[in-house]
Amino acid sequence: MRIGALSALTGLSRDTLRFYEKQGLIRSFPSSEPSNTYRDYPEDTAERLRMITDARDAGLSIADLKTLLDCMESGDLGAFDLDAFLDERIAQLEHVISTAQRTLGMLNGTRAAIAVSDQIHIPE
Amino acid sequence: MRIGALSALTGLSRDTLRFYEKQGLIRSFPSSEPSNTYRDYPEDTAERLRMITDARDAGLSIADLKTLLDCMESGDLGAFDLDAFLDERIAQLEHVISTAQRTLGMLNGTRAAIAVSDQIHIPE
DNA sequence: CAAAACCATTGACTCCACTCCATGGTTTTA
DNA sequence: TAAAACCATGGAGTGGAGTCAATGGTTTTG
Repeated sequence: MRIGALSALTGLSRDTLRFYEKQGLIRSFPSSEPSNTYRDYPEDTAERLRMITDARDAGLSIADLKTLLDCMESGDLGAFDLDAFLDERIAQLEHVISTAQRTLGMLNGTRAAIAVSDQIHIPE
Repeated sequence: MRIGALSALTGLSRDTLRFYEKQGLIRSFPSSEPSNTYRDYPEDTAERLRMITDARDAGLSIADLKTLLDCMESGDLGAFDLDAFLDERIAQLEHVISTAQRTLGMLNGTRAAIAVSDQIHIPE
């Protein structure tokens, strides 16, 4: 699959895809025809990008994501404490979830307050 | 309360506090003694900063946060659609929560896989 | 009272994650 | 087959959110 198709499929810009590839989050083959230098992405790249987008949206950095993806592919990588790393990232994500939930509660409270003040200002 | 105390209380650096003040997220009085130019923060600033930190950690931008805090204080502000704004921020936070949960699932799966491969490599 | 600790301001700097641009080659399409 | 659409590379630029450093006042402390 060429970069334009992948871009259309994922909603990520070509530039972002090339950027992610340079960062090592995704990979491509050189084009099968040697007449051009177009990238050729494996079919499962879109799926991989869905994981990447989720993780990015959840607040994981590209560097951490690369570490994780590398580990997921090759079992482990070097003598580095993957278990501890996973624990940290998991804690980070749980922290995000709880702060998001608290903030959500705050916003719902604000909306309720606005509704009440509307009630007062626009009685019927 | 002076900036150092507030910093100790919240874990945010003095620089960050001054930065947040410049961005309009928090406010201070000029010092009661006119001999110095120290900021004097109201007592409830720490509480306010806890909300701010939660919201920032959850992914809200400073600009959005300012809009929200301004609205929460003054009912509404101008002829701008606060309700729609709230809906968008709420959707954003819900999105963060769901992507974080999916990513969390992925990481737990990874940890399980590692555990299994350890089981194989280090049988007893 | 002197040193240490605290505070202010201004402006430069860093880091991250893109995003844009210029230039030039290849494919597709009307 | 020419224009339009697609692709590549390299490097510069952007925006958000801090962070740091220099300089110079004020307070606290031993």
